[in-house]
Amino acid sequence: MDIVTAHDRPNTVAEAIEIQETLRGLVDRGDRCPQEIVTVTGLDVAYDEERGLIAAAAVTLEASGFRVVEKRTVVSGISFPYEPGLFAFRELPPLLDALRALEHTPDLLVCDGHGLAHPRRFGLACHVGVVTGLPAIGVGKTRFIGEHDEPGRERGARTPLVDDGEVVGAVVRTQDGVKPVYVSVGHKISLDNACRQVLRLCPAFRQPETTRLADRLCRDALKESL
DNA sequence: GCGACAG
DNA sequence: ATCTTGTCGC
Repeated sequence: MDIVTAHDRPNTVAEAIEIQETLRGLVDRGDRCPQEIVTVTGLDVAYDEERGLIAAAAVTLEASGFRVVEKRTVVSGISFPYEPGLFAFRELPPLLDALRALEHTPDLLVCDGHGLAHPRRFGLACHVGVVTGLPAIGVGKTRFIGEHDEPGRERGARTPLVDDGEVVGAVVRTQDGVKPVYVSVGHKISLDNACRQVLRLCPAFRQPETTRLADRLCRDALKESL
């Protein structure tokens, strides 16, 4: 797929924050998602701090049936240190390389990290969405910011994630009794629709099928690069 | 000043 | 993220 927008490569933390403050205004919180999502692409990365390598994976699935349509992985050098709130600058370069390698443009992107549920309302999912111009959802495994009540134990139960008086996401139980995931808007999709999509993508496990597949792929790519 | 802190 | 054994539960 084509990615027109160039991704900024900051050299300092201050520079990275400045970029986020600028790009945050480009996030589209409206529901621009196609009524019928046909394909969904999952994104994830794996690290090898020892060798300073990062592997990224982009895997596209049919929304109904979860059949794998396309998959790409890329291994490159780590270019930015881990900094809470700024890891989009670590993961975005390889993720975009993987996305660019895809032949077809998907209807939706699912990231393993937060979107608006971020200190400056511009987490990885927002960054990915803005740069690609595609609808994007952030699905985090742990809380980053915000407060929330515990959702009911049944699959589908959800409670709002609130930060500074603003609803920045939802805490969603994707399977009965499992630890909930943190869903937030990345770009061009409403929180409600994002939750619906995430639940649809979690037919049997806590995490979306897209994320599970991408996780395996980039992990394998890292091993095979030995 | 003291914790907390996505992956 | 990654390092890691056994172990509780279905």
